[in-house]
Amino acid sequence: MYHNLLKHIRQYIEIDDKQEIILETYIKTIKLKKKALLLHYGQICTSLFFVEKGCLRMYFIDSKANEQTTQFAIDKWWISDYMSFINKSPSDYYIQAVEPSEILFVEKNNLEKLLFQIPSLDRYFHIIMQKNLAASQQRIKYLYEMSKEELYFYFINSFPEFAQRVPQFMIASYLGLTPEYVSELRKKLQ
Amino acid sequence: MYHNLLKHIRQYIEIDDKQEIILETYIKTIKLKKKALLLHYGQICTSLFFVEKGCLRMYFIDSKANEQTTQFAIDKWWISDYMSFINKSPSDYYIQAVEPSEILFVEKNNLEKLLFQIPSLDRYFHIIMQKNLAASQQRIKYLYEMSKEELYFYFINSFPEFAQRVPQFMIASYLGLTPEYVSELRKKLQ
DNA sequence: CGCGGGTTTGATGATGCTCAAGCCCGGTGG
DNA sequence: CCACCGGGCTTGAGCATCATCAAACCCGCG
Repeated sequence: MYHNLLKHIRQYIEIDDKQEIILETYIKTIKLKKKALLLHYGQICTSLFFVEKGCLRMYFIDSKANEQTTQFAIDKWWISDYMSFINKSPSDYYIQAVEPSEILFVEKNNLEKLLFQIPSLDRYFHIIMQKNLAASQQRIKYLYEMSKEELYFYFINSFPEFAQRVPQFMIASYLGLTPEYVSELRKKLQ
Repeated sequence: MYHNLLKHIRQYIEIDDKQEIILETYIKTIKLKKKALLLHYGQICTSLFFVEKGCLRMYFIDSKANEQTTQFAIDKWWISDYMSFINKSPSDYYIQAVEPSEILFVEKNNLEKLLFQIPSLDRYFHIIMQKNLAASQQRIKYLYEMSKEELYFYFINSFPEFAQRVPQFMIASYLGLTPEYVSELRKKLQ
């Protein structure tokens, strides 16, 4: 169950057998059914989550009671509400399994112990967060430079496998448009 | 000139006198006049920039030849085009001084040496990037939940000092609206 | 088989953009 | 010290994009 995470970490730093065991004592696993929640609005987000297999999404409920998806995580991505994690403040978000998923997670106090025992993990997380930030910068750029129509077609063409795995209305809300408008755009394709 | 940076680093990790000297050998300084460029479209962004004093903005030119500001950095913030920095790819962005500024910067190869000699800096950057990511998540949430009008008033009320230091048209483009529309909104205030 | 979540359709309309023109004001050169 | 220049801000008319709302439809799942 730790296979993908270990592989991922070893892309960036060296982990020997002893350290591997330490890791496995501090990192927990959980299997989720479709639609199961990892984090609920109002809870404090005390963990960083790693998608070993499956797909998660992060969303909040806006003033009109719509679910607004702000992030997806698949494959070997980390996800968390960092504001809540850092400040121990109640989260505005839900984190939910889009499909049956296997998740690894480190709780904050365990992360501290882990970083103390394997300091090079700071390097790993430094690199991961930096990549995350790069992705986030690019996403913001796309949001600023493209119309909603362009955004949708760009997304569909860039991540066609995504359009298969994830329902339309989640993609719509991730791109900041209504399901009705997505419908209209899809009709254009014929 | 290194005062704010050192203070900032010491908020998170310990730096002794020897390490302080190492830091100062690898981190360079530059003073910028208003409107001077730190990074130009097409260049590879080889440094991380720290605002010791002043204000920077990051922008790109969109398909209609408008400047789109995607980020500001003041005070003790780090800024960079992380995509370009990580992949050594040509940047889409300009980074420019909004006002006369004092900037510190680490070049990529120097950062590697620095992290080798002071491994705890990985912890510092881990924390910094995590905070950056938290801010970025919150920004995206605001972009999704507020109308342009709400965004503008929220921004003005939350960062009134910003509205003083930065010209209207930059704030407009940072929030993704036209200067004309900002005008209209300001008129509403009377 | 029937229910319900997700998608489609179409009519209507608001938000916020475009374009063109004028204005204000601070900086620069004569 | 004044005049001019030009960048930035304002104004207003017209309009495109995209949201809203209501209804029907489709299909997978219990």
